Amino acid sequence: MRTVHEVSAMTGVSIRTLQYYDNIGLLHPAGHTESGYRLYDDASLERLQQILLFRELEFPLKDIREIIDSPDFDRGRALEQQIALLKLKKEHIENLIDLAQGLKAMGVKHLMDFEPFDTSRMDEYAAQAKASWGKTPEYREYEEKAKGRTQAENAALHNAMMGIFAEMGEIRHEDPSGPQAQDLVRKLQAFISEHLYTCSDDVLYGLGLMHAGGGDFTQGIDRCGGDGTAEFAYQAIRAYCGK
Amino acid sequence: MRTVHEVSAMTGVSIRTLQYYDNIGLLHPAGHTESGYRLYDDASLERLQQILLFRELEFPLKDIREIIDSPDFDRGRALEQQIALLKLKKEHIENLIDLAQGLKAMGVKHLMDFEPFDTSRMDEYAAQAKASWGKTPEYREYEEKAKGRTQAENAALHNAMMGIFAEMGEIRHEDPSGPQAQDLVRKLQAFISEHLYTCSDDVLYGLGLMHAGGGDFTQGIDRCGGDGTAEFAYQAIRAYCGK
DNA sequence: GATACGCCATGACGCAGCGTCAGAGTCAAG
DNA sequence: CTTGACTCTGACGCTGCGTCATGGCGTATC
Repeated sequence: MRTVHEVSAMTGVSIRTLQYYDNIGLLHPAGHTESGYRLYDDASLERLQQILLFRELEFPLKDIREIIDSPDFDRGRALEQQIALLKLKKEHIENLIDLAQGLKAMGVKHLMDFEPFDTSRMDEYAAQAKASWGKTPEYREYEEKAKGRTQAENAALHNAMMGIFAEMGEIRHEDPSGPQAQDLVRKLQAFISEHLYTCSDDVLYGLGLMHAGGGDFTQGIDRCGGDGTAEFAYQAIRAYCGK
Repeated sequence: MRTVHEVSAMTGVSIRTLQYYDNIGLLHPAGHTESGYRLYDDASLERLQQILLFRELEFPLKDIREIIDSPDFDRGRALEQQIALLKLKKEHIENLIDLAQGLKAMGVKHLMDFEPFDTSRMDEYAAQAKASWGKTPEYREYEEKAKGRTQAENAALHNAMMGIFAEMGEIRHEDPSGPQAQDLVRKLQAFISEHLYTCSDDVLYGLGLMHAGGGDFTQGIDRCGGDGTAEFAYQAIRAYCGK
């Protein structure tokens, strides 16, 4: 039988946390002294281990209680769900990193008094995009979202996308259907979906076509990642979409 | 001048949030009607855009206020810090995913009534490790942490590590100093550091030597990722450590 | 026996970033 | 005048504890 102090020292869990877990019914001590001190035995310690394991995996404490208390709980499914959730989080964070790097790259000083960065070329892009995929629902969605942002933000997004293309440029002499390139395509799709418009595989493929079309898009991208990047991106996207 | 409702519709921010931002002094409306309704003008809308931009990057609201209110604030540094923080989070989540997959792979049913999974081999491992790097501080740290875990947890960790080696096995015919392999080495180091013991480059290199040594380690890893995986891992680690 | 010091207990408040009522005032339309 | 949509403020809830505040034990020292 161990006191809170001992258990805390053994497991690294704070005393307050042990008290809290007792309060919310997650982990009751095995017994109490006459004066009400909590006492833990091996069984409760084992339970604590389980709790800490699932807690590390960022399960909410409520769920942990369910998982541990019901022996016929489908832990496999719970784990899979949690893995899926963690993967989502990871992708989200990756997008944020790209966005932040796009922001940083464009020189943060001009974030408020924005004016450089060749907005004219962005307009060309927009015009070309309009011509290419006209009034698709995705384009309307894009316009919707874009008008809710400042110039600076749109530029940052654009910049971040170019950052992804730059990453592609770095590996443009490797296999476009290789895992690295495919990973970047996934990243691109996730980024667009999160910040610009819903980017289905079809839409993505359309983008790929546009990139390789030889127009300003192609040039803009090659200027970013080096000659041949646009073509490489198209090939990678094509492979990604299974075409 | 727009009402809360309009601003909310335009930006997707909830009315409650606008009220909250007013309360904490993050975003005051430009003015009020006689009856006290909040009214926002273009300037306040622009400020809101800024807020949302930084909020998306997971800056705390307090920091956002500082960043926006002090024009001489070093946004570049703030962004870099945030990027570093996000990268840390990402790495942490990657580790969790590996851990969870390790858990799932070992068959979660045996998580509580643990017994299979050839514990004997794990003991061999431990013995060999003891012989190889004896009483280094890292090994003591490992023992410290290990005795605070259940058998099931340790097995899950072991399994997760094997998962990383399995990933290496998949690319064992490519370049060990290529970015993919290097990424996996980074992942391995991060995983070990987080779950087992502080894994400096030197320690990592020691591990690499051990892996390629031809003993049970080599066999265990090759069994996991296919013949040659251990050697490949050693080469990748060697390149990673710049040796 | 009194005191001092350390460990333990409960209970309340605080944190971030809002969501969600509750109760009440406002505004334009019917 | 009433209805219904919109707004206000204030208070509580959520997660997972950290951090007091206040007070009861336990043991060693004076």
